[in-house]
Amino acid sequence: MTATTGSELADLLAGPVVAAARGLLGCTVSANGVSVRLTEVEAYAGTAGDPASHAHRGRTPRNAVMFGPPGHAYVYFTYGVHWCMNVVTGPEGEASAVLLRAGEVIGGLDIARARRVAVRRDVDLARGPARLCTVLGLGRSAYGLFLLGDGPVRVAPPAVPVPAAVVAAGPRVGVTGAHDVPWRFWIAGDPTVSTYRRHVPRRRS
DNA sequence: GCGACGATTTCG
DNA sequence: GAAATCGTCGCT
Repeated sequence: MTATTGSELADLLAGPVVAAARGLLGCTVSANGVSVRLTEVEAYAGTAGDPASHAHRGRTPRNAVMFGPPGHAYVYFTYGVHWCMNVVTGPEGEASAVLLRAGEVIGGLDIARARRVAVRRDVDLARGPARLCTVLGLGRSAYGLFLLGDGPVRVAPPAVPVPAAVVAAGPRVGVTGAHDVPWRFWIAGDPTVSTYRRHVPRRRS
């Protein structure tokens, strides 16, 4: 299930979200002078009975783009601090999407480091969904952009396909429920994959 | 209109 | 372990 052309990638994203997620591993995301090879992603099934999805309770202004056609960016702001990015998948109305959790910087390394000055090791530059958006310079302005064309943010098929044998799966990170659903996918052994953290609810003082 | 909380990161 | 920090969404 690896796309080798843009057309195949478009078809993959139009299909079931789990296959789309696995197919996005190894793909290159390029924006604002930096390119990242995806090493970790998570699938969210939208309105199809996935309580962890931002679209689970139906359409709202924030998640509206997820209800549209596949191949567009769903970017959201969280914790008052961070931006994270998804690729919308599946048919219109389903609202499924794949969260881009981590990657390896393969282009524009100097720019990426300038955006995360405190980072010492290159493998930590995009090791986490908000970190990935930071090195790519993504924020509100990326919301809804089409990712498979000639726009400012692009997703392209892998230069070297990722063998199915090296793809690992497990529970999604930080989600409140659905801990039994193994919809987090990563490239086994890759040092740029983020560490697993269980969701911990915050308490008010 | 109000308030609890979040698909996180960083520091102590 | 806990703070930072604010947009979003359901409703106490």
